[in-house]
Amino acid sequence: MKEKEARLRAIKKIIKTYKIKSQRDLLKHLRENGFNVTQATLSRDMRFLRVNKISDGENGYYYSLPSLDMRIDSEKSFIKDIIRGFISIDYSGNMAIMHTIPGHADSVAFAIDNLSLDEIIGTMAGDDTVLIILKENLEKEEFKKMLKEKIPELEL
Amino acid sequence: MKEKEARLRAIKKIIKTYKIKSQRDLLKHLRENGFNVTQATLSRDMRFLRVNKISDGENGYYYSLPSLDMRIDSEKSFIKDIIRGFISIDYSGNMAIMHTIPGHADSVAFAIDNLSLDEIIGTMAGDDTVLIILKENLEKEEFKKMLKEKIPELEL
DNA sequence: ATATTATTTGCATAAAATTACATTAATGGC
DNA sequence: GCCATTAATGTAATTTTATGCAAATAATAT
Repeated sequence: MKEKEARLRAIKKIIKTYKIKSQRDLLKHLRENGFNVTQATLSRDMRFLRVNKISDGENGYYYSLPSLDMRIDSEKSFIKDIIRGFISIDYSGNMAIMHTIPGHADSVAFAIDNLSLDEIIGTMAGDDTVLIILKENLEKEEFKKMLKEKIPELEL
Repeated sequence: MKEKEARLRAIKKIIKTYKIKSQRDLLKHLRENGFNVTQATLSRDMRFLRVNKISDGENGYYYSLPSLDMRIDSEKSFIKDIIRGFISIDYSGNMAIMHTIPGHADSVAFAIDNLSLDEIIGTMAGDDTVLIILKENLEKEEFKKMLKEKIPELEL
């Protein structure tokens, strides 16, 4: 069924276009576009899309799609740690070996752990090297792609 | 009344520290810290602080204070400039005297100008002091309130 | 001080959002 | 096709959040 898919696309567009402040609001817009669902479904859609509710800077709130530069704070700081320490990365089998500036392996490994990427099973840190164990059967290209999306600042 | 102020400070701290996912949650933390209010008050506090409700990237949501990077870009960078230079502020008549770290008065004054706050008529910068001329009849408390809302990071 | 005005809060309730449960639609074997 | 399994949705109940209004409290003026 592609009804849901179409609806999600419509929702994203509506949210980007208007300042939607309640699901009831959104419902109205959807109806105008020919989508007929209940508010309960919207609640589920919103969660599915990870839509945020953010202050308009005055007295109201509106829905907003998560964007890359709005990454949640904790994640942002982990990413910063990684960028700070990162030098290079190499691969062997289902492992990635990340080279860091001396003494940074630990903070980098900690940060990687805390990103809770499910492509990664675990990490081990030396002084300037972090060993990253990848999920079995994960293509290294796939991993690189994910990493690049997550931290585009890295020179992979 | 400083009860509210203290509570708001506590709320900010709690929200920064834990992943609070409902006002009931927050209420519990507040009680533990000796604040006794009702959920209705929290609802108002949240709005006052412009707290956002953000997806945790999985299936949940939690509260998050508006951060610098969620402000519109130009304003963001001006605000950063102010925060970078700011030391303290004092008042005399319809003037505010902002003390900055040496050499920063200029960039701070420039930033203040560019925020186009209509509470401010004009600024003058020395080396480590910015003179801010306030709109006539503007209460200093009102000004502080505005400033605090605009740049909560400042210790006014 | 006392009066006046504005702010803050609780209570009760309304509005908004989520969820348990049941039902229906889609999907993948066979 | 038919059956089994999973996903999607509606309905109704529940939970969470917001708000109108009155009482309490603080701030300001006289």
